[in-house]
Amino acid sequence: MYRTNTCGELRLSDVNKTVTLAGWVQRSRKMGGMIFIDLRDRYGITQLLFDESYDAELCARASRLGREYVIQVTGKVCERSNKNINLPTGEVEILASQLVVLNESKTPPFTIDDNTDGGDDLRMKFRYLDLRRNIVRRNLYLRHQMAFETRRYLDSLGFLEVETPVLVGSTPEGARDFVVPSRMNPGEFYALPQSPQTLKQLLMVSGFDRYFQIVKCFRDEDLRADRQPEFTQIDCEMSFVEQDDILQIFEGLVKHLFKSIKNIDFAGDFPRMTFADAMKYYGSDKPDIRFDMRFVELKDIVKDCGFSVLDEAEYVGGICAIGCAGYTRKQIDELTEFVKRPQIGAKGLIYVRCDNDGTFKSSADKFLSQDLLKKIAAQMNAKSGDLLLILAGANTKTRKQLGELRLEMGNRLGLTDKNVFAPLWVIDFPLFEWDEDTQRYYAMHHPFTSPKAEDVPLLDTATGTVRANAYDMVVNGVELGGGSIRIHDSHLQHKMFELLGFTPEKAQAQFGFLMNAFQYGAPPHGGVAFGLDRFVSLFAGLDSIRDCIAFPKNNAGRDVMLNAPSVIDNAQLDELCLKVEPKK
RNA sequence: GGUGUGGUAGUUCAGCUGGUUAGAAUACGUGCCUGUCACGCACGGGGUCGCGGGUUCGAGUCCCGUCCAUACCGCCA
Repeated sequence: MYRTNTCGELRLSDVNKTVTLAGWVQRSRKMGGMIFIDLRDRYGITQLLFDESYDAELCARASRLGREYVIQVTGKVCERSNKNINLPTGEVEILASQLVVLNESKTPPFTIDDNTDGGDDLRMKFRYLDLRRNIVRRNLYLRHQMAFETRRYLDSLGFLEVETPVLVGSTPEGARDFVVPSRMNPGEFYALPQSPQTLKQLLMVSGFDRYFQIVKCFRDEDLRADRQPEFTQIDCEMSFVEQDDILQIFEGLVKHLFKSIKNIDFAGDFPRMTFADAMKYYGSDKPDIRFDMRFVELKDIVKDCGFSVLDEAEYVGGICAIGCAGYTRKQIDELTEFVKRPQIGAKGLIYVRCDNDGTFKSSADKFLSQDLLKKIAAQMNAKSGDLLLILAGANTKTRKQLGELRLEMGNRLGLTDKNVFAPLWVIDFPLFEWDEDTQRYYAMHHPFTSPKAEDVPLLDTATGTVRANAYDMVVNGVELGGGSIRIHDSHLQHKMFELLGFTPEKAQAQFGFLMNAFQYGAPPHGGVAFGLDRFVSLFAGLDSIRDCIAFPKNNAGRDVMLNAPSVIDNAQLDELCLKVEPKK
């Protein structure tokens, strides 16, 4: 053994013991006749003392140690004369009597420190050094804890973790597939799973009843701060359950994680909000309900006011920013610029200031009388001192814009505390989504999602209004997970494919294995999948899921440390019967 | 594919309205220092101002193009 103790465990009670520690040189402070060295491992930091009057030759060798050298030191645990209350080991130090340099180190390109001087790009290139820092290591520890507690909870309820293959077949619906050429089947390709969706359904047909898997999934789409091309899901499926059973059990998982990791209790059940209400009041299917500021519809009140922007709008709605009537012209201009950014795309912003003398001042005073403004304020429950922000335009688009504005105001007003958690279920999603470009319906969730029984008669007549047995877990405006009750009836599944524009032949070719399986006694089943990366990020208060992934990809999907992806040898291409042509 | 922001010392950044030899902090090196813990003090080395082109007597600075990074939109069943 290289060590008797870690760098995080020695205390006053260990004084006079002779110990051997091994770790990295965090920092050395040379005081002339003595040298202090902070020795670091993943457990903590222990101060080493090299004293010239004790061993001059050893002290001289210690003076040559550089940052991040790996050393082994034997010495006696001593009580410090000057203690450091900021360090758990700060009451003791090791008076070194032996020093072995296990490995030298080049000077790292950035400091291995909580407040590192390294930028993101550099830290990714030298990720193995970045991972030595407390902050990043803590995130990975948290991730381990959450995965561990997930397994503990699900195991206690009889869930079985079953591995499913990573080399599977391509499916055209949904995200773009990552694809892997098959050497033994020239010209043919595997795809990496976007999720083990169909496989876990087959496990239900096999009678596994309660399945889960903490599993990598792959989607070849553009990245974001909260999206990586490979990411980890807590993937779950159950048989003989209805929507309510799933919500109960997995609300239990979420609560278990909050309790066991963050010691947070939630009184009662999580709120449940229909998709329709989420869109109506928050303009989003993942509302942040840490703060209220719900939309108020104003179309009826402002109709025929003579202001064409309002008169011609399909939708007029507003939010009430409490206590913001004092906003300056500059602040309001900023908000106007915010909604007019191309990413948001509003044409403009109407504001109404509710002044303390009971009068109103708006950006559309020419058209809106004091009387009308009073009605608007009453409808929006506004009080003197509040600021009303109103958008008008096409229905869905304007709600989304107002939703963005609401989040911006929530941030500005400090209503989005990262230590406050507001979970809810969003339920009753539409089964289909109409796509203008291809002029057809797409499954909003996936093609195996079951319609609500009472909406089945509408499948042919009012396809777009059919609601699904689908649900999302949302916390603080982040979609943490989602799932559905699946179709287990092959006739209904055929119908679904028909509505999605699949020919029977195409459906058979893509999903024949599933529909065949359904002919041999498929139990009613459903499930859910949580994004582990987002879950960990939420708990750690991170801005990006990259910070809880050991070796993440950059914005362009590159691993800058491995320099992947990269070109491969012609010999490899030949073996795969592949020919690469330059991109046009 | 689009919009915004950025690219200057190992690193993080400053560098105004174009004008002398491009600065700071930190890191690194050398020396001094026996109670430091972001130790301190002194000295030192360190730059293709992302790349290419243009305007100009003169470009880190202005213009065009391009590459890289990043946030967002599209996309992500």
